[in-house]
Amino acid sequence: MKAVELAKSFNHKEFEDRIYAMWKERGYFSPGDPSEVSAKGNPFVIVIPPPNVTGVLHMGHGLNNSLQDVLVRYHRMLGEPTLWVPGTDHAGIATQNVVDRKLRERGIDKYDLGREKFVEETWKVKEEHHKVITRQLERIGASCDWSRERFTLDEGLSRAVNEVFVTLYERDLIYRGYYLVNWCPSCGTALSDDEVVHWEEAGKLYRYTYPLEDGSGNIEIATTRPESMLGDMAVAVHPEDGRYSNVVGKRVTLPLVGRSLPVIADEYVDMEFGSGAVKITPGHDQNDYDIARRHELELLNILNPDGTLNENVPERYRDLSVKDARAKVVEDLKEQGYYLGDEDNPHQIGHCYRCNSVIEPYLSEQWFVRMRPLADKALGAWKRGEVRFYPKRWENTYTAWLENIRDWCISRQLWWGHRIPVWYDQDSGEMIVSREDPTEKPENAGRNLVQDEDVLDTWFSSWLWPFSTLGWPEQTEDLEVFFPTSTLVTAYDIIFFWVARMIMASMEFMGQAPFRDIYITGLIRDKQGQKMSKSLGNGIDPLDVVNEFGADAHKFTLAFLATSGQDILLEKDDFHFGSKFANKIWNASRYILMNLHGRTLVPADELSFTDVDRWIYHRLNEAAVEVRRSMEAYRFSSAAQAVYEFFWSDFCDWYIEASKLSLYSDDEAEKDRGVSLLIYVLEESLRLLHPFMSFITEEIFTQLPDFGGKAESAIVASYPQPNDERSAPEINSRFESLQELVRLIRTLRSEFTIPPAKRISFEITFEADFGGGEFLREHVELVSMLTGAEEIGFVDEQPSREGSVALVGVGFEVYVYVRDVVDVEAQVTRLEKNRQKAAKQLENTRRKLDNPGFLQNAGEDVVNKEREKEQELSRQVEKLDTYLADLKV
RNA sequence: GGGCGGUUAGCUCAGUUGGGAGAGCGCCUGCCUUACAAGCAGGAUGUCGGCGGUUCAAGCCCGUCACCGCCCACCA
Repeated sequence: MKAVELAKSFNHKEFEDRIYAMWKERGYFSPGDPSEVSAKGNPFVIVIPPPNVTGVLHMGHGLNNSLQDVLVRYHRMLGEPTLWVPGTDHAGIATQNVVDRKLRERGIDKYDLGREKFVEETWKVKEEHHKVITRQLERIGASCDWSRERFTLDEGLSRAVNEVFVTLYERDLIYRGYYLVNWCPSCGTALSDDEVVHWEEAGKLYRYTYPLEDGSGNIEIATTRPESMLGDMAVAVHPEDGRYSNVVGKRVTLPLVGRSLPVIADEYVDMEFGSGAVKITPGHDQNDYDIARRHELELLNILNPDGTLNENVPERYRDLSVKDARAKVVEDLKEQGYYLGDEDNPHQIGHCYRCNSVIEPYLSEQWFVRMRPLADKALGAWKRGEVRFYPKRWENTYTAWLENIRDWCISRQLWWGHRIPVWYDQDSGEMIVSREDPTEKPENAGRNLVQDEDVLDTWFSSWLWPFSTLGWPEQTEDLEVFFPTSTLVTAYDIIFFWVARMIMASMEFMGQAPFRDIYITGLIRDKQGQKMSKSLGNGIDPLDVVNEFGADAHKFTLAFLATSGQDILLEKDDFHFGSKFANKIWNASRYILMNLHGRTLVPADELSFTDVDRWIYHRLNEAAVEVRRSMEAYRFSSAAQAVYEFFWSDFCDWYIEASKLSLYSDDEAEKDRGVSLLIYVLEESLRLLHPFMSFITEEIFTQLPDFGGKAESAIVASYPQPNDERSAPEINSRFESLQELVRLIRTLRSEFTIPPAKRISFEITFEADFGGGEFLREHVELVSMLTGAEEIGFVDEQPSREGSVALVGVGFEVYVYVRDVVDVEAQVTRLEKNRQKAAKQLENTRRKLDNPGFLQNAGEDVVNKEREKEQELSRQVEKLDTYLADLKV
């Protein structure tokens, strides 16, 4: 056979792009014709968590998509029709802010530009970022079906959004109203409760007084936001608070404004806090708003959309920012004698999750989704076991949120997004909620219809993603075949935003959960545990990693580190780990292919197997079992560990080394046999590794000889499956004895600094009950090669020559002749150390066996194991004592 | 205020039915052994956060405390 030579030095750049293009071109990423899919078995489907077109991918995406790729490739190789739907999210506020900023850098104000032009600009930015994101996904090797790629703002998905909006409206699950919402003055839009992030900031608690109108005194109030007094509509006290029983029903004069406010009683008020009296600002505080509704107070909005104070406050405060107004109000209160004092009072303040501005409660006309009925369905899906979280603990997060759900404000005062499908007749005031544009209908000709200016929350399109991407609301073949999807892979920070909402939408519109399994990843952080972010500059670009270490190193390292949904503390150099593994795979393969030169491949069914061959197949089988078990439980790290250990420790360190006995022999047939087995085991190992190390395994797989039945490509080859016929625990345990023997001698060589080139001789004796003796005798040549021995003897009892060092293994002893290099002192030290260790273990074992409770309660197998251990250890200690005594004489 | 996670080798972390403490990196020693120095062979290093309990047996189960972190929550 002619040798295929792999390059001497491994360079991922030489094949990654070529391989990806090949996969793509051959259509391997596609599940095939949907009409034929069901015949091939249960499909495995993942929809990508769509990255925002705000920017480019970061390491969180790197992790997320690497794990999805591992899953998808694994299932594809299992023979399941596999589909991974890619796509991106328009990310309303975030993208609009990016474009806004870019325009401002060019000195352009978006209001001068106008809505239409602005949206055009945004599409351009979207295209740019989309191109980069796509390229990134390709570079990391994501095997997604690009022919099915979607964008949350594309035509089909917009149709889905309209359909859902109108249907929910028809079902009375969407309503419009004038309510207090979270307002970001900087983004100029309403936000949902989930888009407000709270953190503690320094602040003060200010105390001042409101005079009673009848002159009978003052009421002391306390607030963290004195400027909000300009919108006060009442003062409230607790109905049972004796201190105020005589003032309830009276009125106070609002300082600085002069408005007359009622003093009301409401149970919301905490008598213990402050003075027990609360100023009520219905327009800018949720609790106050609730109280105002109970007492039919008027609502007063004192803010402009940009966060400055509006015409509803006295002129001297108008157009001031909240911060400036606060200072001025405090100053004026002091001046006019109302001020009592202040104290430090750090407290939680809501901020915009996109721009970090302080959120203002703000009265405005908005659209809302009635969430309770939807949430109940989503809870039901979970209770019936239709969705499962991995790790399970995230179920708490999911259920807690659903149980305490509040209505969802879905309208946004932005330009970039799905326009709300509602039109208003400017003449009659009629509101038209419609799937199609009513202005295009002939019967509406001549009517002055204007569409709602607002757009929908981004998540209002994302929550449809698992079915909208498959064509819904059309009853497409894709939808029929690939829905529901199998698994969702995402990080825990969007369980509310996205995961829970997708389940809600799917239960409502599809009547079933959108996926069965939800694998929640941890977040990627830097080595200090900080979240990676642009502003901190501590991010790692997946592309840099791919360039420097390769896509396989990127994926394998992340999969290896992805343990049980914990956050991952990462730095770029960590990817050395994966690239070293790639290098190992390359060199092992190169060596095997090198040895194929001039040889004849023995057909698999004509091969004879040695014990060592049976051992490696046993180990290969164990690895397949472990990968399967791990993958079924989404334990990516265990799966990666299993393939890593198999390949490096078993295959490279032992099997390839052992195979040199065959390859270096004079027997041509044995050489053929040896190299054939190496090829077969390598071929299967590459398949085992493929989901984790995709490019390199494909590159090598392609270059393996076709021995008949080899798949055309690793990506579509069959995944190694557990096979009981390969299980050989007895041979495995015999081989372990051989390994122990080899290691004992290697350790001795190392401890006595015996040069590798120095041939040594040793004799072995077996304990009477040792079952592995024959195995060692049969494989004495292998032992000899692995230990660098020129002579190995098997003796009954004592070493037959003077000047030997004893090594005690489980069931056997070895006497190594080291006369030339022996250092008695060092030997004594070593043996004493061994004796100490063995004696300590023996003591522990005996303590157990002397314990009646142990004998009585422990399982039979456990007790027997302990007895065997006791025998073995006492024998070891005895032997060591003898040797030590001899040496010391 | 409620909930969750973490505390194991110098660093980052595994440890899934309780039964002889592991990996990678780093460190030390010896090797350019005809696949690989991104390698090979060997080595050192742990009161498994503290205390108490259950058990014949606890890194693992229970209780409690401490520290770190995250999420949720309207106390002005």
